[in-house]
Amino acid sequence: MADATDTTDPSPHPKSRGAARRALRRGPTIDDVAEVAGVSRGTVSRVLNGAHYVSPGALKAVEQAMRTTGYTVNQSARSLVTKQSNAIAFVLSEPQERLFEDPNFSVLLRCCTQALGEQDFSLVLMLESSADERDRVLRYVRGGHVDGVLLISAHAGDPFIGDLARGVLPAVACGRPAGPGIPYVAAEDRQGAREMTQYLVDQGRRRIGMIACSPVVGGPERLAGYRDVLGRKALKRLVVDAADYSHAAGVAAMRELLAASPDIDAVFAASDLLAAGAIDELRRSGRRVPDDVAVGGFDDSRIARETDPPLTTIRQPLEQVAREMVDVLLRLVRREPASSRLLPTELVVRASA
Amino acid sequence: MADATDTTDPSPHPKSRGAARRALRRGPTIDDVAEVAGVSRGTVSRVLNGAHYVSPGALKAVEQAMRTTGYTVNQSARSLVTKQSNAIAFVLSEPQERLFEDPNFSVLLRCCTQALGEQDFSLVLMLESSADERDRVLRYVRGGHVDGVLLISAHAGDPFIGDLARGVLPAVACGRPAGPGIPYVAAEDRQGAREMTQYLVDQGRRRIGMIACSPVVGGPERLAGYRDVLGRKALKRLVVDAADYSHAAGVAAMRELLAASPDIDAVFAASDLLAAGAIDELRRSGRRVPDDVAVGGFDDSRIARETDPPLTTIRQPLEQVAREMVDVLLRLVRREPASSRLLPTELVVRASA
DNA sequence: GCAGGTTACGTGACCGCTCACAGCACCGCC
DNA sequence: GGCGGTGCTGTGAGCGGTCACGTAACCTGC
Repeated sequence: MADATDTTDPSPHPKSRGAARRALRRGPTIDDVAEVAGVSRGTVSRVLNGAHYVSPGALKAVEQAMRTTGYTVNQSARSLVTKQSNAIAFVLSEPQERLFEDPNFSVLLRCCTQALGEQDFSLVLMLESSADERDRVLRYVRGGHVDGVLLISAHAGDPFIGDLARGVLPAVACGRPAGPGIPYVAAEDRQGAREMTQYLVDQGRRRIGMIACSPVVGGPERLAGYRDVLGRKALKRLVVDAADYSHAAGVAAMRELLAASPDIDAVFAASDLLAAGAIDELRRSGRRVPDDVAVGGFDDSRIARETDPPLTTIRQPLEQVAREMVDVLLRLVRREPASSRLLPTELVVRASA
Repeated sequence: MADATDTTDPSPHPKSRGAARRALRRGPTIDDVAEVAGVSRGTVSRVLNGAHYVSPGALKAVEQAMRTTGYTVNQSARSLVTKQSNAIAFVLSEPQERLFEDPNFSVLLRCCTQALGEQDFSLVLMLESSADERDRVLRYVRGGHVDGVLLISAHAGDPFIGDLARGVLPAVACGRPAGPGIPYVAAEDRQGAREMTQYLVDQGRRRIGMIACSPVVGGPERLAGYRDVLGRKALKRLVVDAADYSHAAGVAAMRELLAASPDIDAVFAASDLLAAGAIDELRRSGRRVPDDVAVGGFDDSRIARETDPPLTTIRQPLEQVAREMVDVLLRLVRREPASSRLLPTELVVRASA
């Protein structure tokens, strides 16, 4: 009003940080808020970070100004100075088919996203199946784009396990120690497997086979639990090692088991998906479940309720695993002490055994 | 060597930007690379962004220096000035159970992550089921943390559809127009549904029911395709509307259909998961598939191969949908023109029909 | 021999935030 | 009255990049 040229004047006030060009940039900045609230940028920053040493009056003014300007912090600017990104990487080092196949991953992913969100962290999903992708993930993670890493079923040979173990970045693995020095959150696989095996024994089953899956995290423990209960009765030919936790692998394993021991009367599969495959194959062979052969699964994933008959299985508290993983990781990010956690499982009896 | 104090000297050269304190910070900076390569920061920056106007000698020196220092760009610093984040949000606005239930989402997610990775973009997964989450997503997306949004099965009422349509941020929806002005990538649902229905007719089926699912993206189109072929023969009692694409909904719908029309001899389910539920219910009712009742699905997802009998279905090119979504979105991000795309489907004949 | 263009390179001035520091008012206390 | 807190606020100096400019070297062509 006072000066006709004041809004169009290119930059007559190099000292006032961008005062006159607000609104043509992407969103209002901290300076805009400060100006509206009639305080300095420092005070606004203080409000943003906990509001210590801010007078009630200033606090109110700033909060009001934030609302009227529609201010949102620029995370890039903040990260640049704090060296924190408020993001974590969810790294899937399995061959991709796993995410695709296993409903457990979806649960994990969903719960982690949610738990992180509640703490205002975001989840960056990264695949690591090809060599190219591995490089990209490595660069990304090392580049400080994330504050921590959630490792999903990483194998011991994973290239940056070494990095992470060396403390380059906080990390927590799912399911089992990914490497020395990397904390993990897992279900008590071995104890759960014992429970299921014991249950089958208690049901009067005599020839109890197992479809194990040693290449996958948790697999060896589940097999160990089975052997704990059966001891020397765990005949070699009653144990088949599946390639992965897939329906197809379950079908193949069951066929093998039937060929080796036609008199089998129970089967414990190391995952529900394997169990579902086993049930299909048993039906195809003319056997009734559970009358002729009882089938026990592991996970209590969605499909346990969809098989025919519904699956007796060991419930793995995956939602809790996810939450605990996030909890451990964020503690580490904040440099608080945190260590591995083991979560209890639970037998869920349905119709298959 | 020349001066005993030179490495520990606090900061005697305020003019040379951080020259002496490299290595105690998180990773080397562009200045470190410049120093090692014997060039200026500007030249290194040019190498980073396409290497125009850089001499072969300098280029080599810089590349070498990057390797020896182990340099990785600081995306925050870069984003701060370019206002680009090289990240996109994958927003799931369904109630969470969907991700959990539907194998299609996994495929979409996996392929999007991969396609984005190839362009050096990262994928931030965001859930939007509770009101809190919706706010968070809104703030996040508006805050310039991402360059674009991949909308997964958004309903028309979604709160930031409005924002996105107004061009606040590039966005592309999956499956169908999420709102006016938002481009989408979808399969030709209607045409696919026509094909399946026609196939069932050609097989000599007379009473062809449909398990539709109108609340879900693509659902209405599939029902329309069914009606296109059957015309007035599409009796009201032969059509059931399921609540969602779940196994349980398939079971329930099939039961309803059987009650209304016991003489039904074929069923077209709007998704494989629904079809799987239908098969289970048909078996339970004592009917044989396909002898008594033929079952057709839609999607050609993983489960189509796992049902008993394997499912005849309409293949939806989901991997391609994902790739095209990313392609369209990145074009929009680069301010290139791009528009909606429709992808062809394909009939896959297996044993169920 | 010099105008003119092209290529190569260095130099500030930012981007929007945080953080340390300095300043100031106000208090109580010897 | 001087002195040390304590509470609140403003300010300058970065964080690590990019980008517009200025400049210098070199080639060309008249």
